[in-house]
Amino acid sequence: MKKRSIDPEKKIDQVIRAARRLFVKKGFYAVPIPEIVKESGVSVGAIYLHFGNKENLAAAIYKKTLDDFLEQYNQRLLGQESTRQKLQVFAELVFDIAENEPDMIKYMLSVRQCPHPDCAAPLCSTKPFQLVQEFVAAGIAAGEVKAGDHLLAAVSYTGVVLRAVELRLQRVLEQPLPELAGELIDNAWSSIKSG
Amino acid sequence: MKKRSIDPEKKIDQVIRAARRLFVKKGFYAVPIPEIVKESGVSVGAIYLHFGNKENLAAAIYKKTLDDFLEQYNQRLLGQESTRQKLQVFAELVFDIAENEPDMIKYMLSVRQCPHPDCAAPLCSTKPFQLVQEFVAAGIAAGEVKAGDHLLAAVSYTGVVLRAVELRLQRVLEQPLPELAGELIDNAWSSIKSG
DNA sequence: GTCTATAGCCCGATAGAC
DNA sequence: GTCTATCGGGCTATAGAC
Repeated sequence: MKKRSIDPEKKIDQVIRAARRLFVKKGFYAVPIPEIVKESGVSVGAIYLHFGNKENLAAAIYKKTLDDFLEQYNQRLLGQESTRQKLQVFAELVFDIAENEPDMIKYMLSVRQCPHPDCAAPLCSTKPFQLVQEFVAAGIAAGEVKAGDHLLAAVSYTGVVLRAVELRLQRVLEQPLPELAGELIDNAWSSIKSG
Repeated sequence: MKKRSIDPEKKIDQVIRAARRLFVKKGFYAVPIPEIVKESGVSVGAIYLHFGNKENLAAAIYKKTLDDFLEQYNQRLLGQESTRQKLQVFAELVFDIAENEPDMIKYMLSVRQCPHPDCAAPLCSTKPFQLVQEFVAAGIAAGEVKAGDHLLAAVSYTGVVLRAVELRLQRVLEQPLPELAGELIDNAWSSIKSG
């Protein structure tokens, strides 16, 4: 048994996690490759062999982060029927991740520094946020959400959620988000519900 | 009369405007000083004489941007009495600036890339956003805003506004924000109003 | 496939003429 | 006070041993 990372796939994962940690802490441009080498235990050569360049690495991190997020959202959606509930589990998921694996959310919010085209795409064009837009549109059709532009309604709901996350990540909000979730989700839903 | 910028203060202002334009377009780290020189018509030497280094320049841009924003907000506050109106003119101001001088808002939202301490302070700790928090707190006391944590209420209101701005700046929202203001401000207010 | 060593480039900041 | 020319440093990416 070798001392670490028998599996090349394990190495890639180590690089991704280490690089993400550093990118969210200091910013894409402020992290030199040698620092990722130190933090991950993987050599420069191996990193360039697998990712080609620094931008591709950032894009790979982004893809993996979004894939994980979508998978968790799909799990939590099982059994949820009403629009209100589908949006609520979205907010709860975002809040839980912000507390337990903040790098994921921080990366999603800060990756736009990187010039790679995959990183430049707006957050709302990603799969999980597209789902939210679809749920809101369906909610309008069903009369659960008040009439109006479904994109604006999605913007309002996610705006409340994401702004709360940002302030929590900056430690302006001192309590963990799951404790504040009740009030925040109530506010978010109030901004778009019908009646 | 010299060909340009008789006044040293005018030069500083040219540098600030040019650098802000470039920083929001490409990011702090992706803009080399020589590019600011080309864009502003002011030499490297003059820039370093007045600002000392690149980070201080970013901080000076931030201060000027926030000062301008606060001044405009104070003007619009004149004559507004209700909490609802004070928050509404905040949202309208943000929307107007996002359309007419987008660099101001973009800079406020993206300056945290720069490592200067003045740039790292959270947006909600700045004067205009502190004012919003105070108005919300007063609104709760007056019964206009529903009972609860005033910080969470301010987060919710500004969350709707800022998320809309972000999506408009990315051109996801295709109509100018002032045209969408009615619906958005209604959503934002619905998220926190009493009753 | 994986490493180390280094090439080559570009940036921020300064020195010194005017 | 303002300019141009340049230095030193640190970065990305590669070349070549193992």
